Amino acid sequence: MTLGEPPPRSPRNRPTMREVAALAGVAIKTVSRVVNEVPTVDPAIAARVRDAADKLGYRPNLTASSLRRGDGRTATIGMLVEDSANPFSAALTRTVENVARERGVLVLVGSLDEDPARERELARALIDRRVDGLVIVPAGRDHSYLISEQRSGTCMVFVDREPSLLDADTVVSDNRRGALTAVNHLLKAGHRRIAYLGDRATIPTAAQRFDGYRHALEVAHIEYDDEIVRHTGASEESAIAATERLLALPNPPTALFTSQNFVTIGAVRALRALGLQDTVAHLGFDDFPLADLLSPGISVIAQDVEQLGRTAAEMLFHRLDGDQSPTRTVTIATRLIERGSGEIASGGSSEITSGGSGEITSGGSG
Amino acid sequence: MTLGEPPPRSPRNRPTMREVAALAGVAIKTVSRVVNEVPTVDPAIAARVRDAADKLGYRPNLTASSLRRGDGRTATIGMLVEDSANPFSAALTRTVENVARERGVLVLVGSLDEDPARERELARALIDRRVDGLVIVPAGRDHSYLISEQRSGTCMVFVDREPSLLDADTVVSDNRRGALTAVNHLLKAGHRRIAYLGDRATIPTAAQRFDGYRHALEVAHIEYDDEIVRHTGASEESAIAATERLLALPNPPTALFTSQNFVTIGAVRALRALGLQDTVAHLGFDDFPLADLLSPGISVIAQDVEQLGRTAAEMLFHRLDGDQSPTRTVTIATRLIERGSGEIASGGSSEITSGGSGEITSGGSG
DNA sequence: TCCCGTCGAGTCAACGTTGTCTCAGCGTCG
DNA sequence: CGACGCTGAGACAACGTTGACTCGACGGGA
Repeated sequence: MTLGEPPPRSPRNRPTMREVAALAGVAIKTVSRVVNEVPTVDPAIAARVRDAADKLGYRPNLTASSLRRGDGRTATIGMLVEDSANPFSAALTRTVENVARERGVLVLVGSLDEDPARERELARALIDRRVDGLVIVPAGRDHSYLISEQRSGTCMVFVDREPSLLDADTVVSDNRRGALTAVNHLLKAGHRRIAYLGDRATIPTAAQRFDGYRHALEVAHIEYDDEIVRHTGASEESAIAATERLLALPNPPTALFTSQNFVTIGAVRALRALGLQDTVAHLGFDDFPLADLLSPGISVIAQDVEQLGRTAAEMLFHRLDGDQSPTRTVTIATRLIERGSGEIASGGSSEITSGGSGEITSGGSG
Repeated sequence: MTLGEPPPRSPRNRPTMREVAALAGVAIKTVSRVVNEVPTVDPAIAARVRDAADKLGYRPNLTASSLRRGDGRTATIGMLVEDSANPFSAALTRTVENVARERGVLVLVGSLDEDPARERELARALIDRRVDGLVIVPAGRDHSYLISEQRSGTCMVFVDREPSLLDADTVVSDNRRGALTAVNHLLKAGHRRIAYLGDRATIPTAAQRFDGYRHALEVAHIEYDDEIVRHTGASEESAIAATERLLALPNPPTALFTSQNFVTIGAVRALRALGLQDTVAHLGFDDFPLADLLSPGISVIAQDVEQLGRTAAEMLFHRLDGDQSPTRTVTIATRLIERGSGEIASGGSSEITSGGSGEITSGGSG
């Protein structure tokens, strides 16, 4: 087996400061000064250096720079989300990206798919690249593996779900109060038999929303009924099946509260398949595109994703700027958006409001 | 003005190989070998080193490593999309991320918002961080600024739109054929007056789709009528306005072909506002979530986003593996998905198909 | 027994950049 | 007219790591 020449793989012959310096006839350090816009360089020399740099197509090497620099900053942050393709994660990422861009910082994105192992793996991969900070929508329930990173000076902010076994800044939606508002809204429309459909109860946000549901019933002196509560996973299919089974009960619910996006959409599909979309009231947690275009429009408790993302990013950058204050948890209010499905009165008589999207703020605390 | 102590900003006191080496009582190089799993290390020593590393919470510094290493790889690629929050970009990003993950590569994401200046700026920012390669959904019409980067060994693949003034690998949807299929489908339902609503004609994909529209009419011997063609921007608002104006014409179209996502949704809104959603046929380019839940369901020409992303990522990694073959342009087929709105017959009589989503492949070439 | 090959660990320099220090030149002031 | 301060440029080392090389120990064959 003759070994051919090693694959010619491009030699990565990128010009360096050394070459720019040689061409401009100055010392490397002078090129460094020009590149970093240090003002104590003779304008004529600076111009010569810039010409040389342009001629060679020189681009500074930020990895080398960050290695040498005192602060070791890479002007890069890491963002771990559930799935960068889903609307919630995508919107969150975009908001963080916007804040980061104002500071010349880029964002490394990773999707966790609810896998705690992947969370650890990707967090490590980001840390190995020496990101300046992390924004994490966690998948796992044990973040102690980040303690040493935190001590080593990596800033991190958790979003949407609180960290466990770790003290870190956090930004969450007011899930409990949002769910409470949702159920109260259905109660106000006269419903007494309100089903709960949500994600697995092990997921903290799902648990909090479920808690809000139970609390609302309790306050209204309605007995909790296990039979109309389903913790399906976050998939349309299981939500469809669960909804169908619920509505086939001898004593079916007259209203549904679905506490997660895909569950909401599954329920919508099931209701339509059964022709019950104008009979059974339905309120979902989390807004989704085109919810207003369906008929009836789907009433939801909307999270303020923009606010979540912006707050998280700003907290992170404050820390990077040296903020040493104790960690905080910021709770972002949710908003009830009435679109029709949540205003169907008990008894099945449709009682759709004016059609606008009346918006009622609920929850929220510093 | 007394200068207080400089902000305490965490000293970034991350343990290095030096400290691990000291604790394990070996040379730095040995630590390097253990970290890189070089097999010629005595297992007992390797274990001691790993213990020391764990004890200190040591994590290798990939930026330093990539600086020193021969290939200079950072195990990071850059991805520039239109807007990481929109479903097309998000799905594309996710697919690329998946392929990258198989190789331990992370993805830096940037949104361009159709701004060519931002494209250049972010491309440079990525290159300055020495990403191994770039996946670009370009916003600009002049990519000559990347020629020198290409020569310096940065691999790049364009997606969705072809590069200009630059020779690079490209993956695109078969926009022209997709549009042709769309219009033919409307013609088959008996329409002779088919309006075109699309993004600005300066955007290459929009131009190609418009071209397909014109070509289909030409083949069908239908005279082109400027009056029912609108190049609105990619915003719902302008699409709504344009649709309303179209349908208020003395001789309004009986069918709409909308060649972009937001335009499609704008048209849907306008048709519903006018109560014409079951009268005027409507076919959109680009699928969107819940299109099947509307009534009527919105028929679309769907792009195979997964295939676009996967192909682009694989081409990029092939290049990174040393592929030196001439650049290629791969065209991905689109698919007609019938959901009702596109099957409304001319004359306004609704003629909705069985409800399933019949899917017909169109276009496609190597 | 001696030489040489092998194997495993260590030394040294370098990747591209920047912080620190030095130094030449020049203008100014006593 | 000389000392001194200031300004702007260069020399040098170092960031954390790895490639190339060195070196000592050990084992086997002559």
